[in-house]
Amino acid sequence: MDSTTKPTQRYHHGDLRPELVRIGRQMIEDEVSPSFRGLARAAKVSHSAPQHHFPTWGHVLAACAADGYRELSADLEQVRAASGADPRDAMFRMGDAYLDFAGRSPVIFRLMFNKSALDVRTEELEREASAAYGHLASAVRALDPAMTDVKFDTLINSLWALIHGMSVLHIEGQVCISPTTTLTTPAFLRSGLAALIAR
Amino acid sequence: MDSTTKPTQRYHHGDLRPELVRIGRQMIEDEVSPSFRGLARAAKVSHSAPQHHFPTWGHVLAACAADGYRELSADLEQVRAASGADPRDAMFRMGDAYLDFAGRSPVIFRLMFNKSALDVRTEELEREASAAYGHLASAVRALDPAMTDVKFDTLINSLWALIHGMSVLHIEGQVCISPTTTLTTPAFLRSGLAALIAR
DNA sequence: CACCTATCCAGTCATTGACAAGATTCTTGT
DNA sequence: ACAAGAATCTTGTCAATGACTGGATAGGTG
Repeated sequence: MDSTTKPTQRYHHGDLRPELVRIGRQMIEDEVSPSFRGLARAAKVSHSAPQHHFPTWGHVLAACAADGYRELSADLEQVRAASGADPRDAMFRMGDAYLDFAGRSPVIFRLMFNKSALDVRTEELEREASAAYGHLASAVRALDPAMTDVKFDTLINSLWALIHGMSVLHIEGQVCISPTTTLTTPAFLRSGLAALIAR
Repeated sequence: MDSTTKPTQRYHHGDLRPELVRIGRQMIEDEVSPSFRGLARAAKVSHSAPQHHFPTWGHVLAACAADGYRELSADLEQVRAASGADPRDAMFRMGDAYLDFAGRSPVIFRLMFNKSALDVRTEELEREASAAYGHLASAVRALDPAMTDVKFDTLINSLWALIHGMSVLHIEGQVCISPTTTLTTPAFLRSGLAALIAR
């Protein structure tokens, strides 16, 4: 056969795991009732091939969620690098990035913050989640490097709660916008963040 | 047989639907991988009996979520009745009640705000969800009956986002509390609400 | 009493997740 | 180079599930 123009069907896929995560994220995002066998079909491997990389379907979800955290972390880090010296401005931009990520990948976003669905807690998942949290924490700390623990806790909890809550309202289509109002979701978020920081 | 002391096994259950919702909520809350047939077993009826009350398993979820919204609405209404004339105080108490509900029924709470899991949107679900939102909206309006639409939108979105976000952090065990901090989740929420209202 | 409809049961089918055993390829030590 | 073993993938199988069908039973209405 002509094995140079068309790669002959190999017995081994070669790099299946990352592809499974990629396809898995796509399936989850597209809400095509995700299943182990459906994933195998999409990757054009046998129905039990994925089991060699993920013990259960829960591990696939965990890997996809970890991938989501990785993407969120990258977004936050990029925003942080792009923003100037003003820590308040950096915080605003982080809120925008958080909101953007949720709007871009709502289903993965819901999965990432749903311990019921994420019953499998892999080391990778915990690590990526902590990394994302770390970006937020250092941005909060930068608002006032000398603040007390109580102040820090109050700030990070309320800021994160507002950002996360606004993201949820956003992707669930439950942000209230009256006919006469011209403001948008990011504006509501920024206004709230400013009030919390100024406190 | 003695049909007076022990009710003989009836062919018809008599009042199956509400019992299915009750058992369903329990199963969902207990995370015992919820299934149509498991529900039937728990209710001691045939494996297909629930289908006569709920076309698909998604309809069971919708009914359970609607039940959750009903409970949340009752909590909010009770708090509203119990609080005095100060609308700010009423808002604080509503936040507490919201937080309480999430902590009491975390799995149902996650379900209620997860459009991915709640793929079936019944009329009952939309109605109960709107009712719960209504309680929050009127409480926000009471903060200043003369406020503009922009002000109202800004307030309700940020307040709800903060309350909801804090509830999520709470049930996911991600509220940050440093060793030296003595504050609790409700305190963080109240502090944030005060800042948003005062704006 | 006859009929009708709501409710419930038993049976069936394709699909699923998990497991087991065998086939193929890669890797590592010598 | 090459054999041994590990890693990867396949086929086969099993109980369990959701959805569907047709039939049995109960309550209500005339």
